[in-house]
Amino acid sequence: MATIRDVSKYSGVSVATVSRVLNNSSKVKSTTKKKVLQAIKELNYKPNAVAKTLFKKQSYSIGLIIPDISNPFFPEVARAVEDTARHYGYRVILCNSDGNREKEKDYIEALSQNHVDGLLVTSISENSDNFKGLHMPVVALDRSKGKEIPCVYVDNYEGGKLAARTLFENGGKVFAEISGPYNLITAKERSRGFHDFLKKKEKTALTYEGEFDFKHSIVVAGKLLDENPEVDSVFVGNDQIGIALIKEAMLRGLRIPNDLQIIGFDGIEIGGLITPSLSTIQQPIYDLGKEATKLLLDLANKKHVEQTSICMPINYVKRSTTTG
Amino acid sequence: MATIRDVSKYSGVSVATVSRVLNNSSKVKSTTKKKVLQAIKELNYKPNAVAKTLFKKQSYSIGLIIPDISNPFFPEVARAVEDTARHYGYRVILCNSDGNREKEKDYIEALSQNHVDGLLVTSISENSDNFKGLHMPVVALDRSKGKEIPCVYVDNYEGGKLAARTLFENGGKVFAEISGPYNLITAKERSRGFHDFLKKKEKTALTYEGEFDFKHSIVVAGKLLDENPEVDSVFVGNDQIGIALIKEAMLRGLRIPNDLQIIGFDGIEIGGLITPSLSTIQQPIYDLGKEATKLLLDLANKKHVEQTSICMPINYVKRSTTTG
DNA sequence: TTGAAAGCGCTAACAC
DNA sequence: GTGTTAGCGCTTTCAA
Repeated sequence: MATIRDVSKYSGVSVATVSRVLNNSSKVKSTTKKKVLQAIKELNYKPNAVAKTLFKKQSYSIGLIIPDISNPFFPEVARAVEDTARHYGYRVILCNSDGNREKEKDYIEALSQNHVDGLLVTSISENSDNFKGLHMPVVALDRSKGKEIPCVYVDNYEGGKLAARTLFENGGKVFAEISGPYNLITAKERSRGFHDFLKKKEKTALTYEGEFDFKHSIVVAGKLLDENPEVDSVFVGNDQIGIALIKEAMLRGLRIPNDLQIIGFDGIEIGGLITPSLSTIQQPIYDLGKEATKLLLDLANKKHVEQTSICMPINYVKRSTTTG
Repeated sequence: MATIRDVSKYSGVSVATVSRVLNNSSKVKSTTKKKVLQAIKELNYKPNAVAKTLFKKQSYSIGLIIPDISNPFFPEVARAVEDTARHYGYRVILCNSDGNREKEKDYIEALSQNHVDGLLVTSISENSDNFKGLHMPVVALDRSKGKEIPCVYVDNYEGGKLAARTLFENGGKVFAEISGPYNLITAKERSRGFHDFLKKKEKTALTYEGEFDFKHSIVVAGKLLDENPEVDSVFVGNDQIGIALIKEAMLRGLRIPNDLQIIGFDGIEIGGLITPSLSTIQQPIYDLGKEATKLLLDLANKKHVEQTSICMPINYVKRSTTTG
């Protein structure tokens, strides 16, 4: 591989001048510039980004730490993050933490030693000091009401209320919920909003704590249905649980939405493609990733940011698992 | 951030010695080692991986270039790649090429300038010289019968045949296919296998060329159904097309599998969770990613590799869109 | 066992 | 406008 020194020799100028034309950093006589460009071409020279990073302490890369890319919510986020990062000339390093604090810590350490310019995180738990004392900006994604860490999020509490209101207004009589795991603040908030609304209407809801993945959800959904055949309205912590519930309900011959109404959360693409299609509280998933990335890059580049905490809108999407 | 020089001063030894204890590269007296370790701890020193990379020309990172992480096939692959890479101490940089040659080229250039140790690629098209003259190993994933480039793949032709045989033996009378885009060798091969088998049985199949994504598939599926109500057996190029076809078929009141049998390709998780669940030709998606990564890392570390071309098994998974 | 020093490929003062 | 040079933080000969 040719180096800047090779180019310098080949074109008979100093490395400083080569660097100058490479970066357009200061004026270079057009004839020498031409010579340099010619040499670069002939030697097929490519600057070594690692050397540049070492000097500049800027790697043009960010770390994306999510629980699990195979969880359908995250590919859409990851895509948004990568698109946005790429647009600004950054690369993204993908990390699956499985919501494991130790694993997350390992990633952070490795990433930091590699001098990434920032971290985008969907942190599994709130009070972790994995992020203390880092020499780079961190933006949290999909975490309710950020603490010290800048974040881009959605009002999960309102989402839960919205689901409850919808089910209630659709004439629900016996309510139930399969929530996400309570150690996730997002899941907790959705649940709280749901119950708070019902309480105001002097209703209660059976509650099952679930997980945000298919396998586990199948089991919980089956259990809910078997133990409570009288339930007619269910709010689930995310769309994956919703899809599992639909499957189990159909297996048991329930008619949806006549016998059972279901509202999910997230708005992942597949929810609209199954039959019956899943009504849901939709988050702007792509935009969440996009805004988070923008915020992170602004922070990394020490731009002035108005808001280090951005709340994105949610809305109810009526599809076929609800009557209205 | 403390540097190796700080540690050296603090502990009163040379940087060389610090480096030696850091890397266990040669014997260091245990008392001095202790001193160094102590200094490292007190200064909270972390080696700068960028500097190391510059010197060693090894970054412990690989690039993963796929068309689109939001396409449900790829998250499973990406997860496998990241798990495996991580296991060997490597990081992975995620790149979405959208099957665009220029974009792919840009990524390769950037990655190569950042001295990644290798590239894992799902190349959209065969004869691209984007990979010519690279100074790092490349492994292709999910590409039929590799040419010069090492690859990990599946016998798509056999898969197509298997689908045809299954549909035929299930008593299909009027066959059709919604293939993937023909510019993808994988799609082409699946299609070829399907038609070849039918030909032997003196049957033919209507063919629609589709895309490997939901949105487009909905349209094509609807068209197929409307234009050919007599079709009773359809092979689709991947599971996403299959899911779209199920949706459209149910919309039209067709009973599955009585009126219409469908076989997909891939075996993505969601296929088993919808109702009716999608019968499919399953690839070992996770293992594909895992083996490809292992192969790439072996290549990157100049280990002896027996096979630079690995064919993984496929199998038919009967679910609810077929009778047998 | 240990240290001095060169150098990985680049940028940015600083001098001319 | 352009060149010289001192690093960025690390590893690795080579000597001692």
